[in-house]
Amino acid sequence: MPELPEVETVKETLKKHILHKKIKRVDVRYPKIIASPSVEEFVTRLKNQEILDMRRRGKWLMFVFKEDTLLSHLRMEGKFFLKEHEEEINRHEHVIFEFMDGTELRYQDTRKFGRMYLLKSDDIEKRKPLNELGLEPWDPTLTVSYLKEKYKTKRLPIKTVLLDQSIITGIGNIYADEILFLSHIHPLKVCSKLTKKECEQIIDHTKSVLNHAISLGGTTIRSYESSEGVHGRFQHSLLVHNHEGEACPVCKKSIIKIKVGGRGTYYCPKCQKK
DNA sequence: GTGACCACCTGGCCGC
DNA sequence: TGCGGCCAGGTGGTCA
Repeated sequence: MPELPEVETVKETLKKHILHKKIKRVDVRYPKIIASPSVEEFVTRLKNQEILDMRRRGKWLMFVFKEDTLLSHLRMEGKFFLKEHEEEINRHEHVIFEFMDGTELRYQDTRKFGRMYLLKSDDIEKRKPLNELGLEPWDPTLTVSYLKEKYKTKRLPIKTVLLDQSIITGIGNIYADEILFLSHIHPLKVCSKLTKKECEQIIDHTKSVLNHAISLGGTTIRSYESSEGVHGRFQHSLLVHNHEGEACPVCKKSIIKIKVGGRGTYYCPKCQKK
């Protein structure tokens, strides 16, 4: 499931291969992927446009053109593959960007959860959906006082709030578990009761976990892989996520799995006390 | 404003 | 072997 490190990996991989390619034609085979504008307008506006840059904001992948920017959210299982025009289209490839040079960028999404927006590039940060995002983990304004302010009215478990993209953007279920483990915070701890020290730990470990994951190309769990079919290696560095019943790497107590806000959550009952 | 719940989707897994 | 049911989870919408 692509989170910030996986999207960053996809962005960097695509950047090497599709920058300055010009779109000849776009084929939308599953219309619901296109959230805005209409499919007809989406296809028309992208024709003859050149990809000038690739960016990322939170979990959103951004294809920058001269006047427009294409936002793509991979959600659970979205992937991009660069293929030749002659290659057979499989049933999970829902949006196909055909380039002038005969290659194609294909958006594959088994579960069809991914969404794309085509927006005017000017003031894009002020437009939906980017205007609803919180701070990037490396934003200098992500401070203890920022978190304390955001958390002070939240009575939800910290695990749930870490997944709230309007506070810190880019954290998903896997990394939330890892961040809380390293911060020695119980996933069910009520957010408004976090101390300054705990907020500081969350900020520090958010950065370190995501940096480490990016350096290893993200995490490959279940069906996620980046473009080119590249598998991330961070799953070998996961300390608690997906390790139910195994020994905690610190105290050797058995890792427990619970549900928090409907999400599978892994933690060590000894290292992470409420 | 806040929080709980559900729908969107399909493939993998498990039990019968 | 085949079938049904459950689970995985990011996000947006609805409702209390």
